[in-house]
Amino acid sequence: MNHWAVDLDALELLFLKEAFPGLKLLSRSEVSGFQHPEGGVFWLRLKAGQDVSTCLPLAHAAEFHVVLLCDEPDESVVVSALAAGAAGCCNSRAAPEVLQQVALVVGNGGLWVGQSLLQKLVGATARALAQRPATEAPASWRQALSEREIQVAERVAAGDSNKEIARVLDITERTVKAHLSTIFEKLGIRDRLQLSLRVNGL
Amino acid sequence: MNHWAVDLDALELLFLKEAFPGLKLLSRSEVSGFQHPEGGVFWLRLKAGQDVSTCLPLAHAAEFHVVLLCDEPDESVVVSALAAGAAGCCNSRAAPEVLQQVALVVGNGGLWVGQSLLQKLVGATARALAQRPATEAPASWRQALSEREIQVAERVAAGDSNKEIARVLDITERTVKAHLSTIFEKLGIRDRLQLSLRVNGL
DNA sequence: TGGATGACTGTACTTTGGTGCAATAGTCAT
DNA sequence: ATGACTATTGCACCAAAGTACAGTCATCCA
Repeated sequence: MNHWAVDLDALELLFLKEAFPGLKLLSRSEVSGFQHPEGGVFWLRLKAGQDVSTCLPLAHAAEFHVVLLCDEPDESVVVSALAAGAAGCCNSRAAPEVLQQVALVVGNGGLWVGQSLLQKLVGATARALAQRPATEAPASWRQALSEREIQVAERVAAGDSNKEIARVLDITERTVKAHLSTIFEKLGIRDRLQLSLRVNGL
Repeated sequence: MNHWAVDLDALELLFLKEAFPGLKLLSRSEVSGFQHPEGGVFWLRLKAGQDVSTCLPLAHAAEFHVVLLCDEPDESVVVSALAAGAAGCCNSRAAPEVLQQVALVVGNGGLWVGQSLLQKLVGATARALAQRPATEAPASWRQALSEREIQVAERVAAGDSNKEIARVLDITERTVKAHLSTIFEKLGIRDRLQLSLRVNGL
């Protein structure tokens, strides 16, 4: 596997050279028309505040993979980097072993992102999946409540007043209040707005 | 790095043994109280249709990492696996080289997911980021309100009481009420719960 | 048969939410 | 300077929300 460092300064080169003894240097201007029979990995620096798009439209031949080195790889940067065609994005002060790991994954055509970001992505997706099946997921608050209490809770969450709820459920306003009191206690909340947030998955 | 195959049958063992010559075997029942001074990686099989939760509440000591081998690792399975504490999830017919890659990442405390899934996660997040430029989208209700009113509206939407809002904004409860009254009129709603629904996009 | 639970209601009460009217003060544009 | 808008607050008032205590029915379970 060939590795090229593109416009990196001494600090990043240190670890990179340690990780890949055969590392070659390249200036940004040379990249555009660059050719090599075997392909390999370009290691690019993304400076703080720099836009991803300014450094990605390089080296789009399939046999070259681009890895960005960022100082603070946050979610949006990495996501847009990968969306723009990069194969990976990692911390610019990553240790040589990590860099080798990245190269291994990227070299096989994979994508690489750091574990903290991966956890964020997974977490975000997990949350999205948890919220979606609102119809079939017991949603936790449901199983704590009785049938009638669920009906009341849903109306409250929709913004109805006690009077309205009493009317549509054909019970006294007093009874609505009674149900609500037990709901609040069961769920450990204090008023209808908190209930609304809970029911609506916030 | 130690590796244990938990309840795997011949087919999966083949590649796994090739990847890790020192592989040891373990039955599922032995896992619960299992101890080892060095820790290592458990390779578990998740059969089609089997629920993730049934095989994850194992081996929660920090020095043990669990990798699930699935036949068809789709998005929801992998996400819930990782959410349940697994360190990775890959195809049960993965090649030895891939397994070694996984072990490397997982052994260092990272998470590992296949590239196709990673692409999905990244894609989904990219789409989410693109669709919800929450910072610049006026969200319709925002542009109708003054700066101060927006602050109040957001706190109400989060479930705060007038008293609490007054405290954090360092104004009188009366003033909070005043802001709310104008908010209600501007947005054509009648109370804080409806405001909450509006602000939270429901 | 007794006990637990849930649905339902009443009276009385406190707290919170929300409005009307009025006033002071700052900013900004005409 | 004058008017429009916003932020702020006070006082009074009403309505809605929520609590405390008590009671009736019905069902289900040991």
